[in-house]
Amino acid sequence: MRIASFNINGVKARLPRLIEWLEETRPAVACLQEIKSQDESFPAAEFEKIGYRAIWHGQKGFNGVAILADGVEPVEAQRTLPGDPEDLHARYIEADVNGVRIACIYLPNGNPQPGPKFDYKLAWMDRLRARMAELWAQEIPCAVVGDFNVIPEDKDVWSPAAMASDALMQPESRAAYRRLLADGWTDAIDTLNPRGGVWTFWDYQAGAWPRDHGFRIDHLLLSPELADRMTAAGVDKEYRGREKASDHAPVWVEIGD
DNA sequence: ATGCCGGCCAGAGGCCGA
Repeated sequence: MRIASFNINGVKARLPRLIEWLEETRPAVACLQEIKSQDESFPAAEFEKIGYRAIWHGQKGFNGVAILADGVEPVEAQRTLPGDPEDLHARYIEADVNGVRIACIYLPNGNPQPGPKFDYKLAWMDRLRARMAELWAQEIPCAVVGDFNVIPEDKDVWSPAAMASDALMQPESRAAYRRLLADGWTDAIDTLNPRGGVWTFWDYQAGAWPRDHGFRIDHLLLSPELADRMTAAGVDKEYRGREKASDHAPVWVEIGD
């Protein structure tokens, strides 16, 4: 089965591109971030027309996440990240699909740093680690995927110097991400591309796409049960160059039977 | 560069992102 993640940057504005990608690559599970849609205006019927069932957690204007599954209804397990009842951002949803637990996350950006938004990011990462420890303890096949808004290492960015003051690559952000890996989770794309140089995001501004000025912030973290079955992982880079594209490209991992 | 681009809501232009 193919598990994919795509920060879509507006599900309504991107719908033709999204339908195109689903039909062309046909992932078993597609996790979306930044749907920028309220729950009542999520275009579920458009996905059902091409055989995908969905669950989603939206809000007005920004954020928002969804899980699409090919031919089956995702069984919702959680629609918020535990640990802070005052956090109302739509950034987390979790479901079972064909016996695999899927968590779809949109981790806070954290800019500008330092400041309250950066503090929120780091607190969110602590809460995520706690939730992932709960999932780990269940010993189920599990994938935690999405826009982590963390550039894990210098090899994951076109220019470490240009991004040095950005929240995405601060030592605290990286340390929090590294703790997830130290807990035993497998970064699918990094494992199969250990030399780096793989990007998942290119800014709309300053000619970042034509200059290939990108970085890797969309990640697929696998429990041991899935990591052992991983056969391939990659980035659908070409979609970043199409008309009305998101600023992210889809990422995916292939899991064998 | 406190911007650049672009979506959202709203119905102009500010908020948000990375």
